[in-house]
Amino acid sequence: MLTNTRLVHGQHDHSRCIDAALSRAEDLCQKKNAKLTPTRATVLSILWQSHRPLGAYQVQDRLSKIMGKPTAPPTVYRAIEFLLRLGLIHRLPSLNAYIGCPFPNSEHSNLFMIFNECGCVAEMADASLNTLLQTACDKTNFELHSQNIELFGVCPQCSAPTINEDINHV
Amino acid sequence: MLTNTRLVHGQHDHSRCIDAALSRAEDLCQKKNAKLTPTRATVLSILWQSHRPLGAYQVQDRLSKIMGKPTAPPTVYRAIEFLLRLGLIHRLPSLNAYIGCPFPNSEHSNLFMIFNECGCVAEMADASLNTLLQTACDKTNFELHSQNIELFGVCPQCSAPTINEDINHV
DNA sequence: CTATTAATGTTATATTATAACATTACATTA
DNA sequence: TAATGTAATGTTATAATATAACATTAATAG
Repeated sequence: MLTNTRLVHGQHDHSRCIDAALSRAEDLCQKKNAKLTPTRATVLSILWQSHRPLGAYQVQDRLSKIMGKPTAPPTVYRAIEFLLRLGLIHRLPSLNAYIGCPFPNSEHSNLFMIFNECGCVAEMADASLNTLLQTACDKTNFELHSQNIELFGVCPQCSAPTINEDINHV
Repeated sequence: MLTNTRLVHGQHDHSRCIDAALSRAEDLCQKKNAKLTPTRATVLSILWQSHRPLGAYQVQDRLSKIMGKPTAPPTVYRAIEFLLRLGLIHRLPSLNAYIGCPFPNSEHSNLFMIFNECGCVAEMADASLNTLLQTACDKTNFELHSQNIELFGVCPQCSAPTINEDINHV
């Protein structure tokens, strides 16, 4: 089971998350002959500012600030589309929001744990789960192409009483 | 494993699906002291016209026709909200669309098989899957409240070659 | 009957996303 | 280098989805 749960929950040096994400992105783009332009890289870094997903228009606001000039929705959506295609970010349909992918290279389950209280999202990849899903699909002759699994609930920090109340998740 | 896959795929007397859904809704409303008003019942029946999910504005169009007068979005969204709360319909976030629930009484997984070709959707409930998900959540101390699982792929009818090409799924 | 609540009607608008076309940047090669 | 093609971005407008806010009507309880 692969997950970034610990990072999302716990205190950590988040700048390393951002750096790692950007460096992974550069590698992947090189490998795939795709261009990580300034706009695209900036959008990616914006989506890595925290472990909370952002809506496209939140991204737009921040992008405009960083670029020092107004940007229009298509600019944002194009960058998002690019990053989605490369698997560098995910869309969370139930939130209309986007988040950086913590392990873009690995096969994964597109399984998200959405923390209702703090708004953070952790991702998880679980082989046995995928197997079980595949089995269920086979049973009904359903040819599975892709999936989106969103789990909603409360993270350990938020469900813990009082003492943690002032913790600010990144 | 509980699923309405067979019905969705195969030829069947669909009016019985509709009737059953409405009658289940009446029962449930009686039990829960909720009012299945004409608007709500009509919206439910619209969402049961086929095994394809409909967007809110598609529902609006049909509702207006049936009612013989224009209806506004809030009317539709209110009915949808009511039906969602009772578990009589589901929202498919990745499609921004709504579909009747085939087994509103049972515990279920909110697991949907979305057929990319024909646009139909089947639902599935699988205890072992739920168990596995719960286990995964426990491992990371994630307190699971609810879930949305969307599987995308091709149904047996559509993946079968030529001979079935003219089949019209309901 | 009337007070209260639930449901619906109505108008306006927020939010998310895309279409369509113009322009610019960049690489290729004639 | 100029000509060409392609990818990326800019720009304007608008589509599609959803909700806020307030008015009106219907149903129900006291």
